Amino acid sequence: MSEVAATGISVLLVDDHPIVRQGYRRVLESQGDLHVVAEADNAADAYGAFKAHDPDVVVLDISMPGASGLEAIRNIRARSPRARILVFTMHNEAVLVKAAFSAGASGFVTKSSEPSAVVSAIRSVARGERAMSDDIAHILAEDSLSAGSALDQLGEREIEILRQFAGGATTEQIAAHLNLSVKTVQNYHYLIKTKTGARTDAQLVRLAATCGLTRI
Amino acid sequence: MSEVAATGISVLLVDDHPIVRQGYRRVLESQGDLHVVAEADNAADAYGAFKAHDPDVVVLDISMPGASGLEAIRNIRARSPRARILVFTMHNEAVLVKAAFSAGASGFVTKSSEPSAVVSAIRSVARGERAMSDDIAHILAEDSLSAGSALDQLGEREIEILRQFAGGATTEQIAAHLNLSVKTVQNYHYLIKTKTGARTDAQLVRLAATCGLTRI
DNA sequence: TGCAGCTCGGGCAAATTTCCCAAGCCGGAT
DNA sequence: ATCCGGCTTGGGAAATTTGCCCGAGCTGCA
Repeated sequence: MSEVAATGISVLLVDDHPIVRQGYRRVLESQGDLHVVAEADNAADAYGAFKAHDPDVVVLDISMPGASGLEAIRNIRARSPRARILVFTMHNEAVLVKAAFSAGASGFVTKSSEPSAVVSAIRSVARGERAMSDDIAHILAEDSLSAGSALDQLGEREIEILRQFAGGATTEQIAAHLNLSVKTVQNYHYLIKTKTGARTDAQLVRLAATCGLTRI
Repeated sequence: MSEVAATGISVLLVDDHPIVRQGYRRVLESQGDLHVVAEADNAADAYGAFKAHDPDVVVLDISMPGASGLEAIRNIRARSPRARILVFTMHNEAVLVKAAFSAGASGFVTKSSEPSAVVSAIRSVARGERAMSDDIAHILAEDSLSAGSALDQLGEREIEILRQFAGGATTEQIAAHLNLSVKTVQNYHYLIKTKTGARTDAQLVRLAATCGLTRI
């Protein structure tokens, strides 16, 4: 990794849209010091490409079909802890950002960012620094005023209720199934939302899905 | 339009992600005959850019904040019926494709397509032909055979609201994006639930995901 | 011309969400 | 032993949303 300064930064691009990859490749390579050494269009291939090319930075869109991008991050980091992964996606929900970082990402940049911001984020990540775009920093800052992390902050009961809820069960069904009062389930529902930072039931479902709690 | 062969094809790029536009621009311009004469990052600016530059083809991503891309299509076509619009998006649901064509699009290409397919679609559209990528043709074909999914009962507005809702947007955000009152969005929310038979927001999100309306 | 369907929103009772609070339980720290 | 903190379980009350009904404007179509 110390040869970065001499040889430039090698990049693995992971995105499920060919033209998008193609475009990124051109934007990055026009920088001179960035070289796209491989591409992958799904989470499963990402690790294989990583192993084969040992890139300095993985630029990865977490909204892909198939295995979640979060799993791809965990996958790569589990076997190559020194991997640098920059998440690059259109999503900007605090829960997702936190989940990505706790899965082992080094940076998080939205597609709304200027190209220059993306490029400098790649360089930062290659240097081993943490990087995120301004909008993400804003969202995290606001979110963190009340603290609360992602799924691992949830207790046993909360996880169970979230799973059933995200699976499509009504409050009454959950209460009946777990032998709780409706009120208690409602309270858990609220608690889970505040703990995860989800502002909407839909965000909750998405969180559960991206964390592998439910399959859709 | 007959000077296309002599001067190449001028293109207006409409997409809300700067790097994505940047990338497309490079991919298209590397073709030699395609020239990106303007860009826009929202539906509102799209018509202004169209009027100012009179491009041969508008390449447009319909999943943008602000006015829906479908409205942008109608907007442009209403005032310039000879405009050629190629929808270029990650979405691939039959309902959306049909809506786009009936709004006046000349072509529909998914981001999963190979760059060469996108480029040739642009050339086809510039010649006044209809164009769509293979996956879209497949989906339309299957759709016309099958009884139709739960989403077929929904109108355009309902689809748009469902997409944003399932994507994690709050009622207020949707109302602001689409310039509707909160009450209207709430009514649509309710209507969508009754039409699709979903008893829970979570079920709605799952439905949207399984129908390909949203990616998780 | 008239019907049908989409879009947009008001109204209002019923339900849910949002917070705040309390109590019992349990594990760990002092 | 005792206390602290976190989990689980629920009550209460205000704020908001939902569920459902309604009407009006518009468009396309017969």
